[in-house]
Amino acid sequence: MSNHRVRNMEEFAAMSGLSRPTVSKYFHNPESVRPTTRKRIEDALTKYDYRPNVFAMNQNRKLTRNVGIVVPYLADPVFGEFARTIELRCVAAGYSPTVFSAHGDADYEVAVLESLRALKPAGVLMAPLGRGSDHRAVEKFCADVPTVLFDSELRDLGAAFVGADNPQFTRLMVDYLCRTGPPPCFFEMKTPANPNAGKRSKSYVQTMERLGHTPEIIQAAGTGWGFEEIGYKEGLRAFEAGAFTSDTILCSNDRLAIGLLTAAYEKGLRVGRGDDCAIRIAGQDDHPFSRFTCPPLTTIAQDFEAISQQACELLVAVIEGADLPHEKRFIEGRLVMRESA
Amino acid sequence: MSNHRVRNMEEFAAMSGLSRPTVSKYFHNPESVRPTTRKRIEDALTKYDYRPNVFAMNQNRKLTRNVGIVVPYLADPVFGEFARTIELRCVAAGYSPTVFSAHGDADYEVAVLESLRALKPAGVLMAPLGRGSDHRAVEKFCADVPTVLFDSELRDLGAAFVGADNPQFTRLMVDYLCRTGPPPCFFEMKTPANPNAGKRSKSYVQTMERLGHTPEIIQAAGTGWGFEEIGYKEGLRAFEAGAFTSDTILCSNDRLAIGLLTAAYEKGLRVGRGDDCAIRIAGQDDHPFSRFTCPPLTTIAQDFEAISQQACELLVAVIEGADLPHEKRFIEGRLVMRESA
DNA sequence: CACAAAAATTTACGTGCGTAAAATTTTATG
DNA sequence: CATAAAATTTTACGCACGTAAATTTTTGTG
Repeated sequence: MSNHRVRNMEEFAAMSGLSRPTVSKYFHNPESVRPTTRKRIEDALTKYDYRPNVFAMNQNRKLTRNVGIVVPYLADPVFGEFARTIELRCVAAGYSPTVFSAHGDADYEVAVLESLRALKPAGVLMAPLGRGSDHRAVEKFCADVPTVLFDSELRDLGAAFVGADNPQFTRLMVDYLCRTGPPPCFFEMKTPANPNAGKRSKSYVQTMERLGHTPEIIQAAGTGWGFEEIGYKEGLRAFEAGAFTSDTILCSNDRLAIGLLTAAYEKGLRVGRGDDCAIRIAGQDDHPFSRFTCPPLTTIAQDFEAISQQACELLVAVIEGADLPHEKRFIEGRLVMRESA
Repeated sequence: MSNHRVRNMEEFAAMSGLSRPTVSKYFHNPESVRPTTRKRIEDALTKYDYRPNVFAMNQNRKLTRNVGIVVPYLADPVFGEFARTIELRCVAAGYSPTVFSAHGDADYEVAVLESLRALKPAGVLMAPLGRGSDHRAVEKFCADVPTVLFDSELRDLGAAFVGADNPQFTRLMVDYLCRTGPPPCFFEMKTPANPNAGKRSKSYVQTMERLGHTPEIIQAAGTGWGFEEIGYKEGLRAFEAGAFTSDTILCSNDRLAIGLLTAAYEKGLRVGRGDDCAIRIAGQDDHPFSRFTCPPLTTIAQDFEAISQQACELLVAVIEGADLPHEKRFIEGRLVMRESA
């Protein structure tokens, strides 16, 4: 390593015995220069450890390699997991991802999109807040920046959508629950933040009717992102009021189920599928912690890897100019049988 | 809103009847121009909604307003919560934060620091991986960029450190447990990723000896960031081997405790402080989900807000040129009594 | 080995803004 | 109201790189 510090691409090019534009071309795509040229640059690189200035690079580039990853709430492990897997995939695809959280707030979500726009991103992978989102702002953003939505649909916004096959999730679980015990009632939020909830609820009704059972829905009051708290408080209230019409309760999602499990525990209700158990509780999503609830939660596993992979794949296709029609991909879930149901 | 699109600061300045540098000064600090000038700019702003180009801005600026937030593993809710609270504080302080995760990998952590360096950050708030971190790389980074470490100490690296007062955490809990039942044994990882674990373990021994009890430590094998899994598997093994020397088990952290609770449940051991309970389990950290375990976990609450606030405060001070000596702030925890102990 | 086509490289100019120093305007003082 | 001091604005230059078009080099063909 030489002690002479290389200040810019001009100097670095001089050290490699090339012109600056050639070096610039190399950094844009190392394959695009002749092997002999490439070797000279890479030799110089080990000697002077020069790095192009990110700001100057992006200033004039038509298309940056920046990719934005936007999630509604980063402290929610489900979105932490999405952010993690998507970020790694973007890096693998040669992009520079940046993670943003809307912190559960619609205004903040719009602000995130604004600051994202300033980064001239090649594309964006976004899980919108859902109903709370400013549809017009998102629509406007999608018109300017190639955007693939995931997890939560927002009309037909964006170049594509990848998310869970919610009807299949619920169908799978209702089928399983009916096959192994009493038909479930359905526990959900009255005003869910996320449109997935509605699809699950609808699928519950349809599946129950198909199987010749009467659907029963219990709705929990409350808003915000503290789903466990809502599941706990409203679950407690429902237990006390005898509102659950079945000993088997299917929750709209795992976080609600986690709260409900706590309520059941407090009420002394033994949860599980054994003869000594009073009720069965099931969730949906395979939240990273549902494996460690007491009892471990039976749920439908989101295929995080598949959703992340396909979302990235679609985004790269759109970025690279593929002119696909608006496509929606629904990824099937897998039944994860644990002790709770 | 005019239909004429303003392309750059030059044009925008012309529309406001000012020179570009004056406008530039305004964007750097709106207070720094005369009120009449300011009004002219802000009037033009509502008419043309122009925004300076971020890349061109940062290219020549001596000091950007960028701040990096680095956490070891974003899918861990504890760090999700840290990232969330710190990000909001940075925004409030007028900075542009960007969140990075090391994904539990030391090489990735170094890579994050490298790409962070390219952003010319005014400062960085970093929770290092811990033992796994490349100390030399972090040290080098801290020498170049004002950095405040949080959560996990790394020698005396960085301009300052803010984190939990680990000895106080454990002391508080051991005192409580001894006061209310049999003295606890201590359940920890054999090779913890994080130096906090060592301090807690040491404090456990000291406090037990002070109270005239014999400390007993049970160590769980396993590495990586799947603490719950380790707590569960090794906890199960320990229950089966009768390795726990007390009916009261204090875990090094909540995630371990969550796994241990699952193991206890599987073993049919009733956890809690009632007469009908076989064992007591306590954790440390007040993990966002420890409120919803079965039974809810008694723990020591990290003061996320205080740590975030003080870390940001220190960073801003350092950025603004305060030449403080290396300072460490240890934030006390609060006993959160729930049903598990 | 000549020569056209293809690929790689260089020339020349553009990008949008920061900032020190110079010029101008405003404010304070008598 | 004159004048010096202070505050503000403008002039002039620089930053680090992208990229289209022109030039050179390499490759393929007979």
